[in-house]
Amino acid sequence: MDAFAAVSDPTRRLVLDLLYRRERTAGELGGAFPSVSQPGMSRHLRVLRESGLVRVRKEGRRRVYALRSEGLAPLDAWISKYRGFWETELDSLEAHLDARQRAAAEKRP
Amino acid sequence: MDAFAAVSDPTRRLVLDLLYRRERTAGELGGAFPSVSQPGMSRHLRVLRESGLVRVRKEGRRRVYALRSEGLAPLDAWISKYRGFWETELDSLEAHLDARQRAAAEKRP
DNA sequence: CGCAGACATAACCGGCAGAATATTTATGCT
DNA sequence: AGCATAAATATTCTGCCGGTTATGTCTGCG
Repeated sequence: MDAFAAVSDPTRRLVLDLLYRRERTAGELGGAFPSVSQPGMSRHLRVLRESGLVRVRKEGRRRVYALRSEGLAPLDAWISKYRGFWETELDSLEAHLDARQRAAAEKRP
Repeated sequence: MDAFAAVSDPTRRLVLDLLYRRERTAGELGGAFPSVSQPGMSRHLRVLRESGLVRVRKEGRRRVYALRSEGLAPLDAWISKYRGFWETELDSLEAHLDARQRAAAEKRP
Protein backbone atom coordinates (compact mmCIF):
# COMPACT_ATOMS: atom_id res chain seq x y z
CA MET A 1 0.00 0.00 0.00
CA ASP A 2 1.42 3.35 -0.97
CA ALA A 3 1.59 6.43 1.22
CA PHE A 4 -1.52 7.94 -0.36
CA ALA A 5 -3.66 4.94 0.49
CA ALA A 6 -2.11 4.59 3.92
CA VAL A 7 -3.02 8.15 4.79
CA SER A 8 -6.52 7.88 3.38
CA ASP A 9 -7.63 6.18 6.58
CA PRO A 10 -8.65 8.61 9.35
CA THR A 11 -7.44 6.39 12.17
CA ARG A 12 -4.00 6.16 10.64
CA ARG A 13 -3.86 9.92 10.19
CA LEU A 14 -4.66 10.33 13.87
CA VAL A 15 -1.92 7.86 14.74
CA LEU A 16 0.55 9.93 12.78
CA ASP A 17 -0.71 13.03 14.54
CA LEU A 18 0.00 11.38 17.87
CA LEU A 19 3.46 10.33 16.77
CA TYR A 20 4.16 13.85 15.60
CA ARG A 21 4.41 14.99 19.21
CA ARG A 22 6.52 12.09 20.45
CA GLU A 23 7.28 8.41 20.11
CA ARG A 24 4.77 5.98 21.54
CA THR A 25 4.53 2.29 22.19
CA ALA A 26 2.03 0.17 20.32
CA GLY A 27 0.09 -0.17 23.53
CA GLU A 28 -0.15 3.57 24.05
CA LEU A 29 -1.38 4.04 20.51
CA GLY A 30 -3.93 1.30 20.90
CA GLY A 31 -5.12 2.78 24.17
CA ALA A 32 -5.73 6.09 22.43
CA PHE A 33 -8.37 4.47 20.23
CA PRO A 34 -10.89 2.60 22.36
CA SER A 35 -12.92 1.87 19.27
CA VAL A 36 -10.10 -0.21 17.80
CA SER A 37 -9.07 -3.60 19.12
CA GLN A 38 -5.46 -4.48 19.78
CA PRO A 39 -5.01 -6.51 16.60
CA GLY A 40 -6.76 -3.77 14.70
CA MET A 41 -4.22 -1.22 15.79
CA SER A 42 -1.45 -3.66 15.11
CA ARG A 43 -2.59 -3.92 11.53
CA HIS A 44 -2.78 -0.18 11.11
CA LEU A 45 0.74 0.06 12.41
CA ARG A 46 1.84 -2.59 9.96
CA VAL A 47 0.42 -0.57 7.09
CA LEU A 48 2.16 2.54 8.31
CA ARG A 49 5.41 0.60 8.63
CA GLU A 50 5.22 -0.93 5.18
CA SER A 51 4.43 2.36 3.56
CA GLY A 52 7.43 3.95 5.22
CA LEU A 53 5.57 6.39 7.42
CA VAL A 54 6.77 5.10 10.78
CA ARG A 55 9.74 3.23 12.11
CA VAL A 56 9.83 0.83 15.04
CA ARG A 57 12.40 -0.18 17.50
CA LYS A 58 12.14 -2.92 20.04
CA GLU A 59 12.59 -1.96 23.62
CA GLY A 60 12.22 -4.97 25.86
CA ARG A 61 8.86 -6.37 25.01
CA ARG A 62 7.52 -3.04 23.86
CA ARG A 63 7.62 -1.74 20.32
CA VAL A 64 8.27 1.95 20.19
CA TYR A 65 6.86 3.65 17.12
CA ALA A 66 8.19 6.92 15.77
CA LEU A 67 7.22 9.14 12.90
CA ARG A 68 9.23 8.81 9.73
CA SER A 69 8.03 11.92 8.05
CA GLU A 70 10.15 11.47 4.94
CA GLY A 71 7.55 8.90 4.05
CA LEU A 72 5.18 11.78 3.43
CA ALA A 73 7.56 13.38 0.97
CA PRO A 74 6.05 11.74 -2.13
CA LEU A 75 2.63 12.89 -1.05
CA ASP A 76 3.88 16.38 -0.44
CA ALA A 77 5.72 16.41 -3.74
CA TRP A 78 2.54 15.59 -5.57
CA ILE A 79 0.50 18.22 -3.78
CA SER A 80 3.12 20.89 -4.09
CA LYS A 81 2.41 20.98 -7.79
CA TYR A 82 -1.09 22.24 -7.02
CA ARG A 83 -0.21 24.48 -4.13
CA GLY A 84 -0.19 28.10 -5.14
CA PHE A 85 -2.97 27.31 -7.53
CA TRP A 86 -5.52 28.19 -4.93
CA GLU A 87 -3.26 30.70 -3.25
CA THR A 88 -3.09 32.85 -6.33
CA GLU A 89 -6.63 33.97 -6.99
CA LEU A 90 -6.24 32.38 -10.38
CA ASP A 91 -9.05 29.91 -10.03
CA SER A 92 -11.00 30.60 -6.87
CA LEU A 93 -11.57 34.22 -7.79
CA GLU A 94 -12.22 33.27 -11.36
CA ALA A 95 -14.76 30.69 -10.29
CA HIS A 96 -16.42 33.24 -8.08
CA LEU A 97 -16.74 35.69 -10.92
CA ASP A 98 -18.00 32.96 -13.21
CA ALA A 99 -20.68 32.09 -10.70
CA ARG A 100 -21.73 35.73 -10.37
CA GLN A 101 -21.87 36.12 -14.12
CA ARG A 102 -23.88 33.00 -14.55
CA ALA A 103 -26.30 33.98 -11.81
CA ALA A 104 -26.77 37.40 -13.37
CA ALA A 105 -27.22 35.92 -16.82
CA GLU A 106 -29.94 33.62 -15.58
CA LYS A 107 -31.82 36.45 -13.91
CA ARG A 108 -32.20 38.57 -17.04
CA PRO A 109 -31.83 36.74 -20.34
CA MET B 1 -15.74 10.36 0.17
CA ASP B 2 -13.28 12.89 1.53
CA ALA B 3 -10.41 14.42 -0.41
CA PHE B 4 -7.88 12.04 1.12
CA ALA B 5 -9.73 8.99 -0.08
CA ALA B 6 -10.49 10.56 -3.44
CA VAL B 7 -6.82 11.18 -4.07
CA SER B 8 -5.74 7.77 -2.85
CA ASP B 9 -6.70 6.33 -6.22
CA PRO B 10 -3.93 6.55 -8.86
CA THR B 11 -6.31 7.01 -11.78
CA ARG B 12 -7.96 9.96 -10.09
CA ARG B 13 -4.60 11.52 -9.36
CA LEU B 14 -3.70 11.21 -13.02
CA VAL B 15 -7.00 12.82 -13.97
CA LEU B 16 -6.19 15.76 -11.74
CA ASP B 17 -2.76 15.95 -13.30
CA LEU B 18 -4.37 16.19 -16.71
CA LEU B 19 -6.76 18.86 -15.53
CA TYR B 20 -3.90 20.81 -14.07
CA ARG B 21 -2.73 21.72 -17.55
CA ARG B 22 -6.15 22.61 -18.94
CA GLU B 23 -9.84 21.82 -18.85
CA ARG B 24 -11.01 18.67 -20.57
CA THR B 25 -14.27 17.03 -21.51
CA ALA B 26 -15.31 13.78 -19.90
CA GLY B 27 -14.67 12.09 -23.22
CA GLU B 28 -11.12 13.38 -23.46
CA LEU B 29 -10.41 12.20 -19.96
CA GLY B 30 -11.88 8.80 -20.67
CA GLY B 31 -9.87 8.52 -23.85
CA ALA B 32 -6.70 9.16 -21.91
CA PHE B 33 -7.26 5.95 -19.97
CA PRO B 34 -7.90 3.06 -22.35
CA SER B 35 -7.96 0.67 -19.44
CA VAL B 36 -11.01 2.37 -17.96
CA SER B 37 -14.49 2.05 -19.42
CA GLN B 38 -16.72 5.04 -20.03
CA PRO B 39 -18.92 4.45 -16.98
CA GLY B 40 -15.79 3.79 -14.99
CA MET B 41 -14.39 7.19 -15.79
CA SER B 42 -17.76 8.75 -15.17
CA ARG B 43 -17.74 7.35 -11.66
CA HIS B 44 -14.23 8.57 -10.98
CA LEU B 45 -15.33 12.00 -12.10
CA ARG B 46 -18.33 11.80 -9.83
CA VAL B 47 -16.08 11.07 -6.88
CA LEU B 48 -13.85 13.99 -7.76
CA ARG B 49 -16.89 16.22 -8.07
CA GLU B 50 -18.41 15.19 -4.77
CA SER B 51 -15.15 15.62 -2.93
CA GLY B 52 -14.82 19.12 -4.34
CA LEU B 53 -11.71 18.55 -6.43
CA VAL B 54 -13.19 19.40 -9.82
CA ARG B 55 -16.02 21.46 -11.16
CA VAL B 56 -18.09 20.82 -14.27
CA ARG B 57 -19.90 22.96 -16.72
CA LYS B 58 -22.16 21.81 -19.46
CA GLU B 59 -21.22 22.82 -22.95
CA GLY B 60 -23.67 21.44 -25.42
CA ARG B 61 -23.70 17.74 -24.84
CA ARG B 62 -20.19 17.73 -23.45
CA ARG B 63 -19.28 18.15 -19.82
CA VAL B 64 -16.16 20.18 -19.37
CA TYR B 65 -14.21 19.36 -16.25
CA ALA B 66 -11.83 21.76 -14.60
CA LEU B 67 -9.56 21.54 -11.60
CA ARG B 68 -10.82 23.01 -8.37
CA SER B 69 -7.59 23.00 -6.52
CA GLU B 70 -8.99 24.53 -3.34
CA GLY B 71 -10.37 21.09 -2.75
CA LEU B 72 -6.83 20.01 -2.05
CA ALA B 73 -6.44 22.62 0.65
CA PRO B 74 -7.49 20.36 3.55
CA LEU B 75 -5.04 17.77 2.37
CA ASP B 76 -2.30 20.30 2.09
CA ALA B 77 -3.16 21.74 5.46
CA TRP B 78 -2.75 18.36 7.06
CA ILE B 79 0.54 17.64 5.39
CA SER B 80 1.96 21.07 6.03
CA LYS B 81 2.13 20.17 9.69
CA TYR B 82 4.70 17.54 8.83
CA ARG B 83 6.52 19.45 6.16
CA GLY B 84 9.72 20.89 7.48
CA PHE B 85 10.05 17.83 9.64
CA TRP B 86 12.07 16.15 6.97
CA GLU B 87 13.38 19.39 5.56
CA THR B 88 15.03 20.42 8.77
CA GLU B 89 17.62 17.80 9.47
CA LEU B 90 15.74 17.19 12.68
CA ASP B 91 14.81 13.62 11.97
CA SER B 92 16.32 12.38 8.74
CA LEU B 93 19.81 13.55 9.60
CA GLU B 94 19.32 12.53 13.17
CA ALA B 95 18.17 9.10 12.09
CA HIS B 96 21.13 8.84 9.81
CA LEU B 97 23.54 9.68 12.61
CA ASP B 98 21.76 7.31 14.94
CA ALA B 99 22.17 4.56 12.40
CA ARG B 100 25.87 5.32 12.02
CA GLN B 101 26.34 5.36 15.74
CA ARG B 102 24.49 2.16 16.18
CA ALA B 103 26.44 0.50 13.41
CA ALA B 104 29.72 1.67 14.91
CA ALA B 105 28.68 0.59 18.39
CA GLU B 106 27.93 -2.87 17.17
CA LYS B 107 31.31 -3.18 15.50
CA ARG B 108 33.32 -2.46 18.63
CA PRO B 109 31.39 -2.94 21.83
C1' DC C 1 11.01 -23.59 34.35
C1' DG C 2 6.72 -21.55 33.84
C1' DC C 3 3.60 -17.77 33.82
C1' DA C 4 2.02 -13.22 32.39
C1' DG C 5 2.40 -9.21 29.53
C1' DA C 6 3.07 -6.94 24.90
C1' DC C 7 2.58 -7.40 20.47
C1' DA C 8 2.14 -9.71 15.94
C1' DT C 9 -0.14 -12.97 12.81
C1' DA C 10 -4.03 -16.13 11.23
C1' DA C 11 -8.63 -16.93 9.96
C1' DC C 12 -12.93 -15.19 9.13
C1' DC C 13 -16.70 -11.87 8.02
C1' DG C 14 -19.42 -7.72 6.43
C1' DG C 15 -19.35 -3.79 3.68
C1' DC C 16 -17.83 -0.91 0.35
C1' DA C 17 -15.03 0.51 -3.70
C1' DG C 18 -14.02 -0.38 -8.50
C1' DA C 19 -14.98 -2.54 -12.96
C1' DA C 20 -18.17 -4.34 -16.60
C1' DT C 21 -22.59 -4.51 -19.04
C1' DA C 22 -26.88 -2.49 -19.89
C1' DT C 23 -29.86 1.37 -19.77
C1' DT C 24 -31.31 6.25 -19.44
C1' DT C 25 -31.10 11.15 -20.30
C1' DA C 26 -29.99 15.00 -22.91
C1' DT C 27 -28.27 17.32 -26.94
C1' DG C 28 -27.04 18.05 -31.75
C1' DC C 29 -27.88 17.09 -36.61
C1' DT C 30 -30.34 15.93 -40.85
C1' DA D 1 -39.43 13.66 -35.96
C1' DG D 2 -35.69 10.36 -35.91
C1' DC D 3 -31.19 9.01 -35.26
C1' DA D 4 -26.51 9.37 -33.36
C1' DT D 5 -23.44 10.95 -29.81
C1' DA D 6 -21.97 12.26 -24.97
C1' DA D 7 -22.23 11.28 -20.68
C1' DA D 8 -24.57 9.91 -16.46
C1' DT D 9 -27.01 6.30 -13.76
C1' DA D 10 -28.62 1.30 -12.59
C1' DT D 11 -27.26 -3.27 -11.70
C1' DT D 12 -24.38 -6.91 -10.80
C1' DC D 13 -20.15 -8.99 -9.43
C1' DT D 14 -15.74 -9.31 -7.32
C1' DG D 15 -11.89 -8.15 -4.39
C1' DC D 16 -9.96 -5.69 -0.80
C1' DC D 17 -10.13 -3.19 3.67
C1' DG D 18 -11.18 -2.70 8.32
C1' DG D 19 -12.84 -5.06 12.29
C1' DT D 20 -13.20 -9.10 15.50
C1' DT D 21 -11.91 -13.48 17.80
C1' DA D 22 -8.44 -16.74 18.42
C1' DT D 23 -3.70 -18.05 18.49
C1' DG D 24 1.32 -17.62 18.21
C1' DT D 25 5.91 -15.50 19.58
C1' DC D 26 9.02 -13.26 22.39
C1' DT D 27 10.51 -11.15 26.69
C1' DG D 28 10.77 -10.18 31.54
C1' DC D 29 10.21 -12.10 35.99
C1' DG D 30 9.06 -15.03 40.08
